[in-house]
Amino acid sequence: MDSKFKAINDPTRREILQFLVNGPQNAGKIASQFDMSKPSISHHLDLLKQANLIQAVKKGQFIEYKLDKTGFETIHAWFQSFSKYFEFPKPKIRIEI
Amino acid sequence: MDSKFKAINDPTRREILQFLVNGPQNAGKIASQFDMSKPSISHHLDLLKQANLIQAVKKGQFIEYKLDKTGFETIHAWFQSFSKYFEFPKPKIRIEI
DNA sequence: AATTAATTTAGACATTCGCTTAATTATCTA
DNA sequence: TAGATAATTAAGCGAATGTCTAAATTAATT
Repeated sequence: MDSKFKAINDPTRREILQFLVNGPQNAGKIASQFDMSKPSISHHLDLLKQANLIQAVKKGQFIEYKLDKTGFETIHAWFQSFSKYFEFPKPKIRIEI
Repeated sequence: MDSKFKAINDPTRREILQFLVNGPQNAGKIASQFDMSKPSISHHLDLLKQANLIQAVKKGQFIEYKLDKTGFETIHAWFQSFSKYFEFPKPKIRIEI
């Protein structure tokens, strides 16, 4: 639990997550998006992985990272525990007539 | 934005938020829930306030704190930006027949 | 087998964080 | 107005965090 909140606390890690919304990418491609050394990005990826916010799949000499639903769901559930107090805006739905 | 993720990163601050789900409380009552000095709690309350996750209302010599929807909505919106990638479990609804 | 490429691990350093005690400000009450 | 209560601000300290460079690991290429 702690690891997930810790993971999303850092702006670089949040950017990594949003970058991965467009689909899986290998570590090098991710690192190239940031003005930061590869080892630093590698460390960020490790923390995100520990938090189950991303998954790593080895593909030859590359390592592909993608978003992992399980970590997101845990945080989402925490959030829902506040819905007793106030409703969050719900996505609009449309019913065909 | 940073301030909100920072605020919910700490376990004590998350406990404070959940304590306030039961309704507004003054700083002393909040502090008495924790095995920690009052100045520390005061500092935590300050960070939560900066993040717009709680509001402070002065009532005489007491200061009452309550949850603030605006901060929660901001984080919730960030979360929704990942719904392109995967759906989060939705609350069940019941339609009367 | 040696070389190159992708990535992580290790070690070091400055900054931030969370905690404590002591001092300060504001309010209530006798 | 003096004294007590509620809460914050200030100062200081050890632990955790984020970054870097250099070294190590792993896999593909020649």
